[in-house]
Amino acid sequence: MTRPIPDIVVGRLPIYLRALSFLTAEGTQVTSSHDLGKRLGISAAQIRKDLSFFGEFGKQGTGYNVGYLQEQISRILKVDREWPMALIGIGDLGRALARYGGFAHRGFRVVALFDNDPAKIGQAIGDLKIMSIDRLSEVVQEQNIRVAMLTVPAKDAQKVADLCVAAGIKAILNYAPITLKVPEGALVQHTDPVTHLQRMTYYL
Amino acid sequence: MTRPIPDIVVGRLPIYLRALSFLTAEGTQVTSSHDLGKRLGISAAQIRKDLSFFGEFGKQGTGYNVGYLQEQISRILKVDREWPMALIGIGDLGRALARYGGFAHRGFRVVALFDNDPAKIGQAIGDLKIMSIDRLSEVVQEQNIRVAMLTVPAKDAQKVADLCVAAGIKAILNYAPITLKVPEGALVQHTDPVTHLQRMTYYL
DNA sequence: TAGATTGTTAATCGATTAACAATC
DNA sequence: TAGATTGTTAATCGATTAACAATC
Repeated sequence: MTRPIPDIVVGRLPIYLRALSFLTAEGTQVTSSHDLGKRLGISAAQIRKDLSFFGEFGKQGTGYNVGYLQEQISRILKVDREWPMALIGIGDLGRALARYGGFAHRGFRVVALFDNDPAKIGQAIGDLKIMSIDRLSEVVQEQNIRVAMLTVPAKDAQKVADLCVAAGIKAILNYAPITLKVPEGALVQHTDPVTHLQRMTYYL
Repeated sequence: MTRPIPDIVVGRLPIYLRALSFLTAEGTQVTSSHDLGKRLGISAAQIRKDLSFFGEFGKQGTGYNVGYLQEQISRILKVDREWPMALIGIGDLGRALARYGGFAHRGFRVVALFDNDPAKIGQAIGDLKIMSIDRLSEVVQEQNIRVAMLTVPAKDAQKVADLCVAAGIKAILNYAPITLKVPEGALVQHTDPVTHLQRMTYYL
């Protein structure tokens, strides 16, 4: 049996992956734990330790091949494929995410838009039409969707999250400023600009 | 001399504050470390320990007065005031943040919009006009702005962050998918939907 | 009073770092 | 070879939890 990997280690892998994409874009082919650490503000020892949970990806004396390490971390995080996502709540933020170019090549694609406002249903954003939230379960099953982003008002967020879980969604990225409860086996990540801002004002 | 407060503790205060706002909205007047912990998925002991870094806010046998604790945490985080913010990069996401209603009453307000696209400069969003990034330093000083949100393309983000710091910005919330370097004394928080999503796909 | 809950201490647990043999 | 860097171990550091006296 393999050791369980600490969540905090898994949480750093996307950061490493992002830095590796940057290096690839720059044309850099080789890096080291020291170089990566300096770029990310993380110790070299920690990067090596984190990677060692998953295997041996470097060469003594040389460092890491950027493309290879990128492939390996992509595989570990299961983003060596494209996860179809549902986007629920098509307000300003939902629209922005529907058009966001940053999902491509990082493992994700928005494939279905939902709202509960009859005035919005049927409208198109790019090549997707906004659907009624009533069709969530049907569409999630048809398209085998496991991931959803929630950009609904805070007061509706828990109810919509429950609908998602019932429909078979396993991972929710929540933009509403509220902590969601989901059953064992489902995952939530919260993203709230204000909590990030408040974490900084303490130090000002 | 007071003990320094661990960053990780400061980072949880905004979560507590958000839960307290929720309770206030619900009309709940009293809570306990157990109740808060259950809502947030955090142990009661940890909540009590975290709060104890800052003072004594509860009553044995009773728990915490929601309004009082909310006031105290707001004060600790310095969000018992309104921080004026600059928003730089008025694409889809920038527009959505410019219109976002969630800053009000949580300590922040967008007061200035910047872009470098001549076609956008002069356009209004709500009651704010988009200004040239060339005016950043001038406006930041005039309005005593210390906080900025960056919604610019990744390739420009570091350059714009440097401009911000030079202009006197002390806290940056970065939406570009890149790790920014800022000098000692300035703060950055990163927010990237893809890193959150990638952290979940590992477990799927 | 009896029950509940705080604030705090000490023990436990887990994460980070320093150091180094292995080796490219 | 000499210099550099990995992967890993052990030591250190820090965070979380359990437990409980104090007390509302």
